[in-house]
Parts: sequence; C-alpha cells; structure tokens
Amino acid sequence: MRWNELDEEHCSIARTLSIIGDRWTLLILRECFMRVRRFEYFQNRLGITRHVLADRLRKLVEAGLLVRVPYQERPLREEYRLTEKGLDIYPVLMSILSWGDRWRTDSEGVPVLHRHLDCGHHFHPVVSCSECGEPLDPRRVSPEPGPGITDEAALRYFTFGRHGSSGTRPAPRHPAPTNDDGAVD
Amino acid sequence: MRWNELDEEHCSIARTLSIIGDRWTLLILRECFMRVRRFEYFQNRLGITRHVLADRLRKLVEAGLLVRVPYQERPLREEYRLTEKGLDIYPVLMSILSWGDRWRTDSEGVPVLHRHLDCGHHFHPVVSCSECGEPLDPRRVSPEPGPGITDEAALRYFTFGRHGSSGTRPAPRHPAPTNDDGAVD
DNA sequence: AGAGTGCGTTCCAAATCGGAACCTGTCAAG
DNA sequence: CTTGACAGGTTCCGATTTGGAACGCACTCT
Repeated sequence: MRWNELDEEHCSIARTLSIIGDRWTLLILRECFMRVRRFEYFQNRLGITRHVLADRLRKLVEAGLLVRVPYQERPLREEYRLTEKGLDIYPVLMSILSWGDRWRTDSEGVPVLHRHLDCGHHFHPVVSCSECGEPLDPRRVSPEPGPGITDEAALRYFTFGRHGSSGTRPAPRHPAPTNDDGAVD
Repeated sequence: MRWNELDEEHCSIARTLSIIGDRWTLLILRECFMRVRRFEYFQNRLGITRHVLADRLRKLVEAGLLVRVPYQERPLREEYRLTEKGLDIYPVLMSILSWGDRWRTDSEGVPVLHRHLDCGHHFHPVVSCSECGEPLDPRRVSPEPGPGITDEAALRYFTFGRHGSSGTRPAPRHPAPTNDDGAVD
C-alpha cells in the first residue's frame, strides 16, 4: 500500500494518519497550539527544512486544519491559524504527551506541566468512555463493523489472518498466552 | 533538526513522536490491538513492504512497546506481543480514531463502532482532566515549565518567536483575532 | 542606494521507501 | 530423495522524500 492510498481506507485511523501521520505534521500542530502562526517562527523553533515546512503547511491548509489569515497588506502576509478541525487534534497531542510523560521521562521529571484553568490544577489527560465516563481499558473494548464499512474492509479487519494473493484461510488458533516476558495482551 | 535527534528533545511530544511518528508504526500498533501478532499477517493486512515491516517491528521491540514471544520451536518462530508500555498507546490510537470518525467520515457513517464491555454501549473516547474530570478545551489549558526542562528548552518553548542564528528578539504583538475565516484560535 | 524582513522556491546529495526476488530451517507428500 | 509449502526475514534496485544551503521577490526602513 502506498501512502497516498491511505486516505481511501475504510478506517478512521488510517484516514487520519494520511494527514497527521508523518514526521513533522504533529510537531507543527503542537506549535500552533503554542500560538505560533508564522512561517519564520515555525522554521526557527522546529529546525525543520523550509521546503518541508512549506509543503506541510500547504497540506494542512488543504486538509482544513489550518487557514491562512492576512495580518498585513503590501506585501501581503498571511499567518496560519487553527480551524475548529485543527483545534480538535488537541486530544491526539495530549494523549501523545501523556504517554511521553509516563514512559519517556528521565529522573528529572516531566519537561512541561499543564494547568487546567477551569479547576486550577496540574493534570494529565485521561481518555474515557463517553457513555459511562470510566477510563478505557483496551481489553474491555470490542470493535464492531459500523455502517460506513465495506464488505471487503470488514473481511479484512474482522477476520484474523492474511488477505491477499494466497486466498482466505481459517483463522489460526492463538496459542495460550504465556505472559512471562512482559507481554500483557 | 534531523529526525534521529528528536528523542533528545525536552518535550514529551517530540520524544514520543521519535517512536511512533512515522508513516507505518501506528498502523502496526493498531493491528496489535486487533490481536495480530505475526509477521506474515501484519504484512498481508497492511500491505506494507516486508523490509519496512521488519525494521518497524525491530524498533518497536527496541523501544519496549512489543516483545517477541516464541510460539513454536524447530524452527524457532516468535510473535510480537504488546507490553504494558505498548498497551498504553491505546489512548493515542483512540484519539486519532475519534478525530477521523468526526472529520473524515462520509455519508455512510463510521467504519468501525466500539462497544465498551463494561457499560455495554457504543461510545467515543473523551479526553478529560485527571483532576476535575471535565473534557479538555485547549483554550483552558496553560503549559508551564516542568522540573525536567532545561533553561535552553524553556526559552525555546515559552518565549514566542524565533530562536537560532539571529538572536532573541522581543515577542511580536499578536494582531487582534479576526475570526471570520474559520480560524478559531 | 543598500540593508532588512517574511515567505517561499530551487538545487543537489543523502536517506528512505516500494516492489520484487531470494535465503534459511523445517516438515510433509510423492 | 526430491519437491513444495511455510514463516520470517534479507538483499537489491529504482523512485520518492528529506536535509541543507542558496536564491528570488515584494516590499519597508535608514
């Protein structure tokens, strides 16, 4: 599968990754949430190549996560601002941050704290169920085919095993879990 | 900044993206949560090049998100299983999925529904504050330097503008917001 | 007139990717 | 004893993408 076919996949994760799943895009969006809006500032803060930065900003505008808003005329200068669609990436960034805080922090402690202005406390983000409010445990979630899936995609995602040149085969038995090596799933 | 310098950044987002911020890694992890564990199945389900798959699996094992667990001897065959560190990526995947469900779903509806086995309902993930439980609004969160940041990184992240060859300059005034083009932040 | 600013584009070498073929143990069938 | 299948890679090559630096352009400021 080539990368530009990804946004035709019948999977919200694949479709989303076709926009934000590259090396620089999420870092650019992080800067946006830090109120960085201009080409030069993105470039200097991130150390990204100007060429790649121009390309990523253009793609983010095309995808509707950013808009160009003029801030002066003569010469026309525009800055990049988050749209609502772009703002809505925030949970993704915070989830990534939270993982990094937990798993990639050295003895010094976390690099950045986040204060919730509504309650006044330092916090970390929690992902929970919209219906009952409980934090999500991946082992307690069951994916099911939704209305927007095709038969072919349903077969691909919901039957275990291989798909492609060699035809369908019965799903293999999972061997009994041997959770003595750090494997937990 | 080159990509392999990213994990030395004093930022949990950059550090995390140095592991999962490439084209394929999150899709591989999505398959892991679907109980896919073997090389051939990853390859057939994702359509990824064997070369790249071998590389990404090796890096995920090195990073501690997956472990290799033997499932037969003669010849030795190992499968890839999520560790707790890998399982903890789940909120990231669900946040990405949720964005895709909201913003990239056509008229057909979402491709995959998720049922929470604890409450029995279809749900979508909500990211909220660990302290007060309210859903997070990015405009109501204030980042602050934490104990693990360096002076240099604090300067970089918390002062607006450019850093690098041309020296520090005063932060520019933000122009008054002109929210008439879809820009919301 | 000359320097500075902001936002790109162009050029080239290096790294990475996609696609296909090939390699290594092992077992089972003919 | 040869052949084929299977699982999990590795090797090779051409195409794409990236990093790094220089350059272009439309202004403004001194």
